[in-house]
Amino acid sequence: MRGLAAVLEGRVIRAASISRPAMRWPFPEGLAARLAGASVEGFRRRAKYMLMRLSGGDSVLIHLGMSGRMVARRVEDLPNEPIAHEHFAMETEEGIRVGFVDPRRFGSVDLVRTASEDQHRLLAGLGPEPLEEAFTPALLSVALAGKQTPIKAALLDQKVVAGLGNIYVSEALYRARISPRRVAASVAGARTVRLVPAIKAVLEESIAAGGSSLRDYVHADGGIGFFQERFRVYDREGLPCEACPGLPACEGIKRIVQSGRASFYCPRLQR
DNA sequence: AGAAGGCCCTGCGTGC
DNA sequence: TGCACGCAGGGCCTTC
Repeated sequence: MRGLAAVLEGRVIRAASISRPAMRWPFPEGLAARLAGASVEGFRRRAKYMLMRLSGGDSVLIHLGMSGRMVARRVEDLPNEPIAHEHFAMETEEGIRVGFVDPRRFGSVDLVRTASEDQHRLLAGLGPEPLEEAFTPALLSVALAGKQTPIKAALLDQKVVAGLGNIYVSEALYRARISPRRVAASVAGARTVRLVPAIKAVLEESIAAGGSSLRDYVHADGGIGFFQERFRVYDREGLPCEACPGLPACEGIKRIVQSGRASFYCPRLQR
């Protein structure tokens, strides 16, 4: 979002185009018309959604899904053939084209009135932002109370806490020394006191590193993130756990599947 | 009512 | 080299 803001903030959209009827859902009625001639006033993020505020009182709501990327290029540098999987694009008066490229089409785009952004159906039920001060161990304890699902699934639930994905849940649980299999309700007291700072640290470090680029994720300028080089458990099955070096009881990082998604952890360290 | 699984879609790596 | 299969930064919707 920051890369996008650097390219678009303060600019006027000359035209927008839609090249297919829908991504996850149909594109909203009048999207291109609402964009044409509008200036981009600013950006905001809520959970994994980006909100691009336009003059005229509308915001464009964007979710990248699994494989989505926003690609900014100068119009004069564009190839002759159409860009594969570019479903939506806008051009500024300066001749910058920003396209939404998403092979899997799990991403989504919608329009919402800026004044009531948080009432949008996709945003209304979201839990607290983990990087805000109000996200405390006490708050997380309340959200987890009574939940019989594994803590891994609870943290992926955007109603419990907003914005954590599969990578960062594994990484945060490792740092907090909590097993992904532990029943969510039993994560309270000292465990939430460890978990909340672990979540914040993982997110802050990843943002500072430019995010995690596994295959699709790149910045608007095409640059990649480097947090994948700092993963301690994610995608490290069979590798030694850095926290218990040489301990015979530690068999290294294990991979399990929970609600259809891979979890990585050290069974000795995480309880 | 809460939890688990299916499903949307394309691309890539692996193993036969 | 070719093909089938499994898996991938997500989340809504249906079913149990």
